[in-house]
Amino acid sequence: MIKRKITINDIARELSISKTSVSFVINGKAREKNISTTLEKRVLAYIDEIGYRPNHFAQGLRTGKTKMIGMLVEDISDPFFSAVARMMEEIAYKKGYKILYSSTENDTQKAKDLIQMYRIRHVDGYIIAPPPGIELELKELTDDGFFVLLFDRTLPGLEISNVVVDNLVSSYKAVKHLIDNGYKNIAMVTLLSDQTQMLDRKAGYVKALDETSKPYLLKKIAYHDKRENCIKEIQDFLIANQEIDALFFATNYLAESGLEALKLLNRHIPGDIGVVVFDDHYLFKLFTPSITAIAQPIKEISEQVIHMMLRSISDPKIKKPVKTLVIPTSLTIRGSSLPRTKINGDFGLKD
Amino acid sequence: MIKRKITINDIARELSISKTSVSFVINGKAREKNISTTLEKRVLAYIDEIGYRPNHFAQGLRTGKTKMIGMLVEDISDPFFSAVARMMEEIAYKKGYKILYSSTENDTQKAKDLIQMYRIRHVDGYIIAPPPGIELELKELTDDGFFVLLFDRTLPGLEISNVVVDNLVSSYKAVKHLIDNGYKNIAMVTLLSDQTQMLDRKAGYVKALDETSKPYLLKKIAYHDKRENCIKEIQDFLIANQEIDALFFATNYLAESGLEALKLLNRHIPGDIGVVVFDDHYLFKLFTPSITAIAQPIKEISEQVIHMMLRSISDPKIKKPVKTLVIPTSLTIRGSSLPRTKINGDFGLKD
DNA sequence: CTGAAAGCGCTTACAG
DNA sequence: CTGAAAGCGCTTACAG
Repeated sequence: MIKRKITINDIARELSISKTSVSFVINGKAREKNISTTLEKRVLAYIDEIGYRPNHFAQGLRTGKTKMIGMLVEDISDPFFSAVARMMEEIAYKKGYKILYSSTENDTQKAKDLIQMYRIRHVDGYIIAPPPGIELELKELTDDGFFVLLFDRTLPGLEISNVVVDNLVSSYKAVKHLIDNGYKNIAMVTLLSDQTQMLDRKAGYVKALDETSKPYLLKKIAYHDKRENCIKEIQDFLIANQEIDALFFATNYLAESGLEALKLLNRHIPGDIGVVVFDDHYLFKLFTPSITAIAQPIKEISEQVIHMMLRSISDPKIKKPVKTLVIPTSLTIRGSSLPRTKINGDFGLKD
Repeated sequence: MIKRKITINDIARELSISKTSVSFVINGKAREKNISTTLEKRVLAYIDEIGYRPNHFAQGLRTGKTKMIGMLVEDISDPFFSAVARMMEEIAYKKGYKILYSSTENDTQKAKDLIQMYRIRHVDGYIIAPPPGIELELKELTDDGFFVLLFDRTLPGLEISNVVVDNLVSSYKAVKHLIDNGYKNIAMVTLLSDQTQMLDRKAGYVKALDETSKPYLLKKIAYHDKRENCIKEIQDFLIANQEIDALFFATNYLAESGLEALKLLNRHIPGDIGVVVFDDHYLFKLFTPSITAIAQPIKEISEQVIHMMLRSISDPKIKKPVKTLVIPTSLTIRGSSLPRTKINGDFGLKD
């Protein structure tokens, strides 16, 4: 009843042929190796009948390939990363690949450890949203012939392909949108981080403000800061800078803390303070007021990344040129960034 | 420079000992096999120096173990499942295990395919939030000696351990809370599904209503229904049943559609309709009003599941008894379910 | 067109 | 205390 441990040898014996022929058929090399169509069909039929599953280890030991791709993200429970992971998994699965995910928590050492673990498991390729400080490890990977693809951000000075969104332009447009809607003192809440995506997002903010006569109002928060501290810091920032009439959040989770800070301070959105967030969230449209956000095209990012990866893995000979793919975002305008004039017209009474 | 493909043989040759001894040391069997401490240290030091990584395939081929656990959830981008996955990954990683996740989308065939894929990859154990209809496959897995653990829900008639929350009591308390707060016509929006967690959640609602003289008001929605349809159906339901003054949502994502439906119909929460959701979300407290929700203890669920799994894997001889672990939840009371009297007092003016 | 054989890198029973 | 050897299940160069 229990059909375990059927090997290629069993099949060969049963069909009275050599296991070489069986292997050729299994690997679709029947034609190439001049196996007769009759034999091929007989093998295929038998395999199907007994439900043969090739041993992954034996295959891996011989070929060195696992059909597994290692993926490192900041946090797999973050809505952006989990959506990307889900999408990539789906595409990869159809091509017979399995994606392994892990969360680095933006921690250099943890990322290094995880890369080691993936090496031990012999993944065929690496998709990484890198924390700072892993340049050497990445260099080692590519030197050893593995295909590595960065996404969401990149590490300067590395010859590694990457897929990112247009962070600078996206931020610029978002802040410009606030300016156009009459907000005068726009602050940005961002991470205390030199990662490329953060620098670009800040650069977009700076560029937009440079077109006005207003000074930058920047609040930087450490990634590992506890939620309560984060809320507290934003509150203090808002209290110390009473002139602020709009906040631009560099990430989803900063916005969470920021929105909570605003709630605690009893500041009304957008009456007291306009809000725009980098990275949309499916619940933002249900907020009161709904939250304006920069939407990253999750589907396109995922498709591009996974296709680049699979293409490179399947043609290991052809050295693909290092490529940077920049994908545009879109600004989803909602209630939290209404024109100030309109606010005064519509809601002015209640203040 | 590039240190690839160092094998146990290279080490043996380099140190002029047999590879058996090397293997014993690597696997921590030095003591047991009477390897001298001197030799052990020498091997360990050398391994460390050259950065030896054992070949996972060769190990797997010999031992049949992979230190990988296959996990099947409904949707890895769902906030509950991604939080659980993240937590489990962390615990497992510390014990040297890697968790592979996949999303079944509650689809029977997809789940079967994924189980096949995990079998091919020889995962050591299975953690599954099962869709309906995979009883046979699960039975086959356990018959073949694999350890399987269900969570979030279970499949009746199977002799498989599982970890679930106390769905019935949680729902009962949530609905009771609405009743106690003066809501008179409480409807439940749930899935068109016979899965155990859904049946229990419904049973809790029914039990609470049975203590009143009110009829059940149930709206069932198909899992794969498109978002827009779902919203539309809830709208129609609310229009057809004008007496409804509170909604109890059986899941997070149903609540999303429901909240959108309420917004579109311009029904105020909790003034027109009270709301309670099964499954908390970190943004619910930032809604206006904040949303009352049943919080599943993600940390406890994850720990229990992964510990049960690791214990069973590491002691395969000891047949663990089939065990059902029921974990209590907590009701986080927020603004969306305020007492009706209080609403009339505080907010009555605006209606 | 087909098959015998080597070898991937490990683990472990067995002999000494 | 230590080592030679078999074998896990596959792939593929090579011989016929």
